[in-house]
Amino acid sequence: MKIEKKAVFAQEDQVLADLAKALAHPARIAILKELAKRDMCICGEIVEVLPLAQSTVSQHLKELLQAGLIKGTVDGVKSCYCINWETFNKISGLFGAFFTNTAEKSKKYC
Amino acid sequence: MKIEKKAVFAQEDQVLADLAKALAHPARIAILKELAKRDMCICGEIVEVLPLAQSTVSQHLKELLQAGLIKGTVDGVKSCYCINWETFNKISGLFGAFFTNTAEKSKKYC
DNA sequence: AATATTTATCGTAAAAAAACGATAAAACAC
DNA sequence: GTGTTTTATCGTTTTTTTACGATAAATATT
Repeated sequence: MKIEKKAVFAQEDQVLADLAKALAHPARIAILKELAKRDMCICGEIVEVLPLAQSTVSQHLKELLQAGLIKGTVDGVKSCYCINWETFNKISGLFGAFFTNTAEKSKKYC
Repeated sequence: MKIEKKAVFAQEDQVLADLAKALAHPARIAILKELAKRDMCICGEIVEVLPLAQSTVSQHLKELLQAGLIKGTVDGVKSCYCINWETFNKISGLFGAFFTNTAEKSKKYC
């Protein structure tokens, strides 16, 4: 690209786009589902469930961390991850608001 | 990447990730909001609202089309776009289901 | 018919994302 | 202390995304 234009957009649109990007890979969707299913912090087993190399999974976990969707703690040699429900629910709300606001504003003439 | 791994994941996760990707750019969020706000098909004016070149906007519109979020018709020289409510609401439902299912499954021990 | 307008597409360049192996750092086991 | 396990990070490669200008195709305008 000739110059990065993302910063030019409305803050609100940027936030939503960044959250969507965090969900925009099947590995990250799968990680979130796995964390929710097991219902507790998982140490290590995430790598075994996914068809990816350890370093790649670590990368995806980092992205989910940065988006605030999960949190991680260190337990000895191991790293334990679980869903960060506080921000997860907030994000869920932002998406819900986007969809319902967008739909409500329209009288659907199309 | 050494080899593309996305096809390996569950179909369901792939679908959700693809939808998220369609929303993963502020320009596309802005386009959707604009279309909803004006409440009718827009011919051309989308380019004027966005801080991007005409060809770039056209590209983003194409991606939203392919994701099924909008639909476009030709009216003479002009192209008219509006939100495709049928799939928009379906997508909204898929996201809602993902968030609520993920949250419900957990007893939140973390 | 000649010119202007509108939008999609092509070609290209730069940036970001995805993937891996190798390695480093930390804690554990012996 | 030496070796093992676990995970994060670094370096690198390939692919995808973002962005633009130029051009093409189609319709309007004069």
